Amino acid sequence: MEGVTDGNGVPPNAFDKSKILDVKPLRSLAPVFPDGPQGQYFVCAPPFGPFPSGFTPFYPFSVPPGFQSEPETPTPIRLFRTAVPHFSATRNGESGASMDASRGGSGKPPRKNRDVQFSSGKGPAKDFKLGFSSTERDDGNWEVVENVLMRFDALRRRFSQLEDAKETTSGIIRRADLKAGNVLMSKGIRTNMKKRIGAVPGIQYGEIFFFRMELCVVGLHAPSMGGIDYINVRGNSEQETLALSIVSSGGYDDEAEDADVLIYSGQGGNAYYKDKEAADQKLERGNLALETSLHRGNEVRVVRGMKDAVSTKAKVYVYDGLYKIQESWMEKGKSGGSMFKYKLLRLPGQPDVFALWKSIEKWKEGLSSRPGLILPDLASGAESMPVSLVNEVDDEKGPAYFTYFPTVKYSKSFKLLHPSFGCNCHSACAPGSTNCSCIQKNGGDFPYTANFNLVSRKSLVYECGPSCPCFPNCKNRVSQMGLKVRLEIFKTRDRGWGLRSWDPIRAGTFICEYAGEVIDKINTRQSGEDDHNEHVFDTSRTYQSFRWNFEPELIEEESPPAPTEEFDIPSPLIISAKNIGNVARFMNHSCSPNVFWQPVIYEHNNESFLHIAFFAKRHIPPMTELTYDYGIAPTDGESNSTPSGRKKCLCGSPQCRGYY
DNA sequence: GGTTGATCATTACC
DNA sequence: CGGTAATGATCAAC
Repeated sequence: MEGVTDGNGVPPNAFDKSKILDVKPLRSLAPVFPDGPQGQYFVCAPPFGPFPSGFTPFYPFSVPPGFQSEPETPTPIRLFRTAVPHFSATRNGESGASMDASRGGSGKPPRKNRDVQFSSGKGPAKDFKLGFSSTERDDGNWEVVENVLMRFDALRRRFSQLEDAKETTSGIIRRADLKAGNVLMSKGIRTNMKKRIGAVPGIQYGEIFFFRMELCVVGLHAPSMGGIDYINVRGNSEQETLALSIVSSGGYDDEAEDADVLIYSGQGGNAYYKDKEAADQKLERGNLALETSLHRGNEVRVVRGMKDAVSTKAKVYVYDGLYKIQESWMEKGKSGGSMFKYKLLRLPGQPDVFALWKSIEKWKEGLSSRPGLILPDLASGAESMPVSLVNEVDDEKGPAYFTYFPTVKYSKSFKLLHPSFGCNCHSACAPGSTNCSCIQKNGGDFPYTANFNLVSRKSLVYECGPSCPCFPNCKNRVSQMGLKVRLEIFKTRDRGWGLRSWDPIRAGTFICEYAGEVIDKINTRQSGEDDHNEHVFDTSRTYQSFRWNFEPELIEEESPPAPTEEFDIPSPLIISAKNIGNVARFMNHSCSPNVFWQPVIYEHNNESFLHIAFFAKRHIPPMTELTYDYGIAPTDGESNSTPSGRKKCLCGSPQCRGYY
């Protein structure tokens, strides 16, 4: 089964332009949903989708209770369904607006779950709650799913960090993903354990994953390896084996080029093992389940494994929604044995997840195929890759004039911290180099994983700088190495211009720094309030705290506490991107963002300069708007009541504070 | 750079 | 209830 699509197999004429134009609901397609009611650690980028004004975009779960889109299914299945009261209603796609609601049928009743502990407070950052109630483990919702995923990746990054630091290759945590998954599973930090046919509560169409264990802990696909998940259901007389979900990721010679059709190979018969010949597949286990589901007309969840554009070695798993099996047959496989083949058709009314991925591939081949393209590169070559400018919603030809500059500019001698010296390493600084002074300043831990993801939020991250003699390719310079993902500036429906990515983004990925001119706070005040908020970054604003780092108590022999997530900057830093700036000036505010900022410092000419670096809070699907928390402007002593400099927030997330 | 082998975690099944 | 077979991704070693 598993066979994907590196995208090379598509003949050029197979791509229908009208289809490209048809994928309009881009913004709503992979919406990073709003986060929990007060959710501090939930990311989300509410959809700014094409909604009629006045429509509250995000109530995925307030679906008519009686809504039932599928024809009546045979007894055993219906029994199963009744066990899952909140069911996806979006797959029938009543309207365009329902797409954003595509939290995969997540079943969160509109206003329940106030009692979910981990999302209930407003105060300072709370720790993750250790486990879940049995209810939360059985049936999830998107808050729980978010929580589990965030904790999984935090733990995984920490294990990677520990692994990277080991000099020897023995006795190490070889697979941080498996280790992290194992810990969460054994501690009961998981959800949707109850197996179900159809949509899984809290899992959204287009949602992306980077490890099979992630599918496991959120109950999208239980087997840690196998491509077919299934259950046995007791019918009236005999029991039936029914398929639940499949992962198509390239292990078998599947055909997975079409957005709505998938030819999936059955399991078994592979000549994995040394002395084993390729054998004929048997009608058992997963194969039997798919066969039964074909005859029963059951929905099957499909997860497609795609090649990651950023790191070609990695794989991205994309939840592609519900399919039904149309037919099955047997044929000779390449290795000689005969194998089962299943033809799956995608149910109508679901957002075009796979088609969007295909479109993006096209855009990368030739920018002219990008609808609404205004400028191929807004940065005019100033960045390591082009930043396209796109407007698909109205006639505006671009944002107001500014000068593109990729980093922050300090005026004359603006010293923030005491002068410090760089390291003395003469090659590339590595996680294991204990005498690198830059690493020592980080508390002895290398702040990034081998593939450049930030491990933990900290009060300050110390990178090697221009004055360090280490190689320019030293991995402790992540925020200085330019853009890693292909960004696009686009016109939003109601919030001006925004920023999003063509590439899927892993949690912890560096996105960009906040470029602009460092300014003196007093001068800003004098220049009038209009300058507030408009392309200005200000560390002195009040920011919602949230938990992102790993939980030390989940790691054996982890003595030191996880790094603090409260930033500590000696004096306020204000950066204006009004006249000079980079892509960061287009990032909009959200009360439940998918990006956060992190102070980073490195040394240059014996002075340390502070930079504001943005990192992904969660995995972000392609074309999802990138947002961060603008914070709340401090109320000035003199003028009370209506806070000066505050703006009405249009982020639309359930826990929107109303202003920022 | 492609191939091969060993390992890994989970669950169904015996 | 306890053991194990089956499964695929990953990395190391070739």
